[in-house]
Amino acid sequence: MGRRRPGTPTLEEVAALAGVGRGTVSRVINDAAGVKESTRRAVQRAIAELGYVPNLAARSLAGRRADAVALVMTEPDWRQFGEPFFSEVVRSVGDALTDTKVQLLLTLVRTDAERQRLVEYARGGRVDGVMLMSVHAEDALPDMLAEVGLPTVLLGRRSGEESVTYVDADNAGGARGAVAHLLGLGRRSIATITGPLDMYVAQCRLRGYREALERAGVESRPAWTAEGDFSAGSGRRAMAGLIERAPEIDGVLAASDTMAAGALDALRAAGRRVPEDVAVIGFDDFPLAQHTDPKLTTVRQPLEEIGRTMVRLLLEEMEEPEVAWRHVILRTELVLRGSA
Amino acid sequence: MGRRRPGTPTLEEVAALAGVGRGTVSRVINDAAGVKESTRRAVQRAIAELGYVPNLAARSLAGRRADAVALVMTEPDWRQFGEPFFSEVVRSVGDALTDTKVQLLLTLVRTDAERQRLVEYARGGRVDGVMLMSVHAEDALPDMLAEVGLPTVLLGRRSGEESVTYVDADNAGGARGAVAHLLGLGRRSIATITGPLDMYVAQCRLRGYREALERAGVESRPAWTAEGDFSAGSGRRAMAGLIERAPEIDGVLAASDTMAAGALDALRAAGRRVPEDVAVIGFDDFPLAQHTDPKLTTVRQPLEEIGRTMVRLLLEEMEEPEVAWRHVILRTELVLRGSA
DNA sequence: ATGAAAGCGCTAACAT
DNA sequence: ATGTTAGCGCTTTCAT
Repeated sequence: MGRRRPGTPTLEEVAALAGVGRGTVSRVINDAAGVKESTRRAVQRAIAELGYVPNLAARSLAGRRADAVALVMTEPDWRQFGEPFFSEVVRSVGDALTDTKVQLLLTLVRTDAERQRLVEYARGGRVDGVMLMSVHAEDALPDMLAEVGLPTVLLGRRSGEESVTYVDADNAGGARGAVAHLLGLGRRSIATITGPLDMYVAQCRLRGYREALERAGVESRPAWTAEGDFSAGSGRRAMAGLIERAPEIDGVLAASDTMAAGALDALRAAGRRVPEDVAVIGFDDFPLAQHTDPKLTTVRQPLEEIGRTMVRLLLEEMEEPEVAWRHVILRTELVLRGSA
Repeated sequence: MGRRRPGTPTLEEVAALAGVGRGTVSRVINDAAGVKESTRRAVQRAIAELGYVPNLAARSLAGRRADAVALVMTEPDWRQFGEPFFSEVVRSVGDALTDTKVQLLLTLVRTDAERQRLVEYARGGRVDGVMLMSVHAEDALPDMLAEVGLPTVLLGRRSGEESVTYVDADNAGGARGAVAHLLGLGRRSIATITGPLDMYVAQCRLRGYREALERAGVESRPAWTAEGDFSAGSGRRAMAGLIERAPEIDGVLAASDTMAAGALDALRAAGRRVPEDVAVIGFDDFPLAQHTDPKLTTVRQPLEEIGRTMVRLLLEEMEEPEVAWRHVILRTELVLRGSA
């Protein structure tokens, strides 16, 4: 409401009450140097007495920053929002900002109208920077933001030639490590359940799977690859299909722990023993793995560090707008938990 | 960034290019009436050519609204954030705002510092109104906001004398209905697993339980009430305790479906058949009940409608700041699914 | 160390 | 129907 809520004191009234000029009050509320201690206290008393709170619109307009950043979820399917993956990222980003005076704003973008609204909001100067989670390959939002000079950081990339600053986990490396582990267990017929292959993250995990087999000189049949969509149901269906057309399979890498859980179901339903007959590893989208089989060996993504890093990169770009875009790729970790 | 991103055109430049006055441009971008169609198009062409986007800070300052509302989660325990309950509310609030030009901002408040930051953000005029989810009884945030005249709507209430506009489910009524149903099944030794009793929602559900028994003239023993914290584990422990001290129990109302699921575990572990020996009903915090026993009969909360109603009340208060605070209590629905 | 003054880009009231 | 003008409340030189 601009509808000037009555009784909202202005900086000018504070100045008058404290018997100083506006500039001095401004310095005090911005912790600027060069104010005599006694004056500072007089001003602070006036502020307290009046219950003064700076008008943020005026402050932004006068040329300072918005002191806010946005964390955007571009996810047409709302179900995803509740996923532990996202709440973990949100939590760690929140933590990373907790000691700053930067307000974190989560926003949700599903439709193009919302996309447009967000761009106008950001370009309108209401946030100093934007972090994007779960960006799909064909999403133009990152470019729309970056092109107008708004500091922008992506979680994950849209392709191998991502042109916007991003933070990603080493998905290919994680997949390689997982497959190497399966090979180390003596498995030779290793299948993979991929994520949706229009997502770069899924491509990377598939690539890592293939590279590990290639490096070890182990065969990889096309029939051993099945595509899922990260959900448990898709994992179950994919695994059922694999069992049918490739009963020889003795190891599986799933691109998400939820799909891995579905795969376990399918395997057990088919009478296979896990991990004796078939060893399964899934990418873990949640550090605590609360929602999945507690015995499932996983490739853990450093979500906590991903959030921290996104914030760091964003704040740096906000300080130094000239700097070129950068990327950070964080190592994953294989967490052995006994089912493989 | 106030750091005046270069190449950000102003309304004035648009006016110059279009060969009109600033006022006319302002009218065009605000869809105000009284602009000749030809001028309007000329202005729109200039806007497109320059890539003009209104400076929101200036707009707010000049006395119009922020065109944004906040949806706040005050939840010290971050685990909660991923709960389907919250994602459902967020989704429905987002839906309710999708056709407006109001930007939805989710924010998270865990610490007092964050509380303070939010108040300054809101008082600073960056949002036109605030919706709060998961407010605990002792939380002063709603008052801090409402006192300064900011339109505020709560999801749930902090106590029986809530002084801020709120939307709530009919928790007592829902509990009464559930217990009446159990009585209808012939159960007479009906226990309840409550939520944390420092939360009003838990008190209401307990009250409903008692009222239903009282109205039916059926006995209610103190030993039949156990307190949980809405989690599955607490439900399991509470049920185990109930079984031990009151083996005669043949019906249970749990204040959340997650606790109900825990109770089912405990009952089965104790060798009780469900629902033959003991019938269980839980309050459902998620319309789809994906995360719990699909056979569990539940008291469903109209989350979709709660979100819609919060938005409606908020927008109304934003229009009509004088209006007194109000409240809406939405009916719950008993969903029979066979375990009771 | 502090006051005065010039905007920041927009809306809205007032002219025309 | 459209142009003109006076602020909105703050930050930031520039004086002093």
